[in-house]
Amino acid sequence: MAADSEPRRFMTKVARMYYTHGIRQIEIAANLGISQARVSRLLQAAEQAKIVRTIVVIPEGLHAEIEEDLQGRYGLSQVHVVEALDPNDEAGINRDLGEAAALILSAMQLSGKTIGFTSWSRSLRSLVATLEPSKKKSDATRIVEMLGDVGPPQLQHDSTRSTQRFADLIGGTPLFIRAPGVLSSAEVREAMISYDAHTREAIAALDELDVALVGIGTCSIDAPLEPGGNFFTVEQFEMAKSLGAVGQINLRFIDAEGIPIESELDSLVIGVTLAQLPAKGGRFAVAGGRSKYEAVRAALRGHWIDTLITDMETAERLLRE
Amino acid sequence: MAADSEPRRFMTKVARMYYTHGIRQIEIAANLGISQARVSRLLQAAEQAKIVRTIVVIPEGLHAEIEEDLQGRYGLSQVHVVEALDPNDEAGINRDLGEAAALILSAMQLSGKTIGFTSWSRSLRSLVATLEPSKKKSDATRIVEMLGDVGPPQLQHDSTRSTQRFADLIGGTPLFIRAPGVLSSAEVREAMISYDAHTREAIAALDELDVALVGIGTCSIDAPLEPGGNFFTVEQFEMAKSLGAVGQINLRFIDAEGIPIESELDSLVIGVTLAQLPAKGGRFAVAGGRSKYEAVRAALRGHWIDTLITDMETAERLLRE
DNA sequence: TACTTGAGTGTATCAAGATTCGTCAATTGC
DNA sequence: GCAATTGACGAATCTTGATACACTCAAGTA
Repeated sequence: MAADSEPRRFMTKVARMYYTHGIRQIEIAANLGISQARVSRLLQAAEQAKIVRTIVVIPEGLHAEIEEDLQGRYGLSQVHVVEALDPNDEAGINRDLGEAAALILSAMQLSGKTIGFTSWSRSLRSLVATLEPSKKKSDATRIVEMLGDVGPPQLQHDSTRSTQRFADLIGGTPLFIRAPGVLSSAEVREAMISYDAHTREAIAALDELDVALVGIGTCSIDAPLEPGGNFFTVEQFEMAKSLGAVGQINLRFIDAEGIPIESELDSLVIGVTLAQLPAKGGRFAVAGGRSKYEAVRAALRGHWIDTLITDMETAERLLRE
Repeated sequence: MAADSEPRRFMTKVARMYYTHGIRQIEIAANLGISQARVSRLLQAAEQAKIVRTIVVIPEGLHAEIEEDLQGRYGLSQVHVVEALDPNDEAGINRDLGEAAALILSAMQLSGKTIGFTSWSRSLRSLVATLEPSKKKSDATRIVEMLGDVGPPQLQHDSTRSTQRFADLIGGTPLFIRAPGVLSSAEVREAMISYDAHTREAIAALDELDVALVGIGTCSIDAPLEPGGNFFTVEQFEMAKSLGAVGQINLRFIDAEGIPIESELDSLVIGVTLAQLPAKGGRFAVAGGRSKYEAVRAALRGHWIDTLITDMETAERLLRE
């Protein structure tokens, strides 16, 4: 019985022999009448095909003390702190944060909820990358983009895919905002919204959010984004700063105390407003790294966040300063 | 308290570097100023401490055809078939079945439910071994033992631990039956039940089962069990067989068509009755291997099961015969 | 104080698994 | 119908990770 027709079945079989039963590759090879090399390749393929998953669980309450302190200090309902391998490697931090967030999300009951998602956030993007598919599908579960497209076309494509994939994994329906995130004028903004039925539907859903995975950003233009086009210009960022902005939550600017900074910039953005964020327990932020510290602190002070997933260094600074 | 979390933190860090970031052990060692050997050992420890988990997912619908056929034939709501590595190795089959069941259970919504558990079942025991802890704790979730102690004292200890651990992993409260599973007379049985408050509570909960993980057994005394004491004697099994029994569900005998065999044996058992099994959708059986074939078929024919997790060979026989 | 014990670590070595390379068969293109 | 290409495979080889052994250090014990 050498050639099992179905390759996936064969991979599963080998994977189970290797991982579950702990049989050595050579023995598996001998047992199935194939070479050790092939067993090795099959195992790689199984991993590739996500038949085999290795996850590193973040033990509960590993940083219990600091997490509790943060909860108390900022009135948060949940805090998760992950150890950053290298505090300077922001990409690495985002990956770790995303992974942690994936574990937390997968333990949550999201079925039937309306979930706001921020597809341009790098940490949320890596969340999607590590999320495991859930079996429970529910059409009532809605994944709503909370901001229109930002950045260059390539990034927009990634964003769409990210939202789609997130919806697939959670088992819900995605609602896209098919419009730029930042327009040149309030009039164009209105026109864009009325233009597309999908977008209108998504915008409407923003009033009914149960959970929001917000993006916290600085008042500058980070790497993959570009000024102008469907994003704020350098001048607009400068203007926000001159009004006291130290960061933004889905492009809504806040000052160091977390107080919203109202300006005409607000009327240029197609996306969730701070007032639309879910009332309590559903405001998630996955953000860390040195550059975002000011913004995160402001978001916490304004109580725009009640579940924070961040790195050790940021957590410590949030307690110290 | 911080004393014991320190090594765990280090293990987690190393595990993340290795598995999530894919860094080689030597590089990790160089990075952290330790030897490669220590990295290797830390990773082993992390695996031991369940910080690292590797699971082999059963791809959905790998055996779609046979599963659907079985569903249709016996009116089952769910069927999962796993490939047995060696049809003769019943211990191995049980491990595989348990692993599969763990994956299926973890995808289910069990919070707040009353779940009947059969702690002496080997496949359910291995289910517990591979189940991943769920984050959602709920005191409303109850794990009820569906049968008193059977077998030698050593086995009883394992059973208790198994139930306890299952409850921990699911995030619920365990209700134990602290009494023998089989008594010498109906009078002694009554006395045992009235004796212990915990046991009474568990027995009462058996009327409110939402989900039952039943054990399907043969009409003989399998390896770890011993006749007499708190288990049926050889004579009692013979008597059941002479009445037409081909198997039993939690020690309630059924004939080849699945029809319950009523006898005075019923009044000797402290455990769930067939009538107490949840109405629909909640009757799980994890059973396979050649020896149990007759019993499984009988249980299916009597519609005592609506979700079956079994091995390929049993599945095929169930369709053929 | 001196001795014993045991856990934890690094070095050197060995085994296990990944990779390279040549072969062969199936498929594609001309 | 015949190269050419692609992909799968196994044997040999190389790399990576596991382990045996020796050493250190701390804590207990005579």
